[in-house]
Amino acid sequence: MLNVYKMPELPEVETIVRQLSNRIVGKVVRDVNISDSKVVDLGIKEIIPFKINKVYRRAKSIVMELDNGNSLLTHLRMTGHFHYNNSENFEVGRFNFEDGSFLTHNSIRKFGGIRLLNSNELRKEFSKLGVEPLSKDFTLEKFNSILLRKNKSNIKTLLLDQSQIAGIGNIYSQEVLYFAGIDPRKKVSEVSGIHIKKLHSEIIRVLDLAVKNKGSTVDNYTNIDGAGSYQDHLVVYNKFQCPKAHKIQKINIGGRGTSYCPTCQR
DNA sequence: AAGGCAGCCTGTAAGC
DNA sequence: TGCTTACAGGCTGCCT
Repeated sequence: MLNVYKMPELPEVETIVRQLSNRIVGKVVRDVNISDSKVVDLGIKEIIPFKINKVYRRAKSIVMELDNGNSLLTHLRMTGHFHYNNSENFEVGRFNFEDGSFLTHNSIRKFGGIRLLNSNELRKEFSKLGVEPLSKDFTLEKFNSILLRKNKSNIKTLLLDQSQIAGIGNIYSQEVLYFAGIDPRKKVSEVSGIHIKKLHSEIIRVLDLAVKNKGSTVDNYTNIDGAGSYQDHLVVYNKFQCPKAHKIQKINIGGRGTSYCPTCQR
């Protein structure tokens, strides 16, 4: 059973990629069922059979590299899932492997989907994305240069901007801002250098710890075998009080629910 | 140019 | 109790 997450961000997608990789790399897809062509690219049917050479993550996307030069690019958005050998409701596509096993893609809100891309198209997609926060490229200098370029943005909105930093979503942006002690309503230009430095290191620390915990399992998926455990480490998301027992405030920033502690975050 | 925001979609929770 | 409405969320594309 693969983990099922609501709102998968970098740590959750990374976990799914590792689990998928263990199960499907090297396998040959001999047949594909597509029950919703708005979500799963019909072109995939045209290229069977194909072998899955590699599964990896870029930002919040799952990439399956095939043996024919193409790749399947999956974005789960909030409610997309993969299931191996046991589907459930909202199945939109199914990959049948030569060995009799199968992988399904299930999508409740159908926001995301699976696209078939050649290497040029894939490169073009990747070029829209910013730095990977857990890569060596994400230095404090790099972070500062991004902030300088986007200094009129709201600090939280910037963390969510995939073209600048790729992989952080609404949950982890709130978490890192709490640990860095930054008021999420602030503009980038209003955040001090000391806080920026702290934010940079907290982004890395929190995401890394969340990956080690196999992500956060929020909502009603907690009983699934092998679920993530970072939800036990969350400090502001969906909380009534912060670790110092201050009351959490919930506001809206850029159309997104945002929880923060007015005492700890200034 | 770049920031802001509606729209996509549907299950769940809150409101009456 | 049963219906209606609001909300959740990532990302694209349009508007300013």
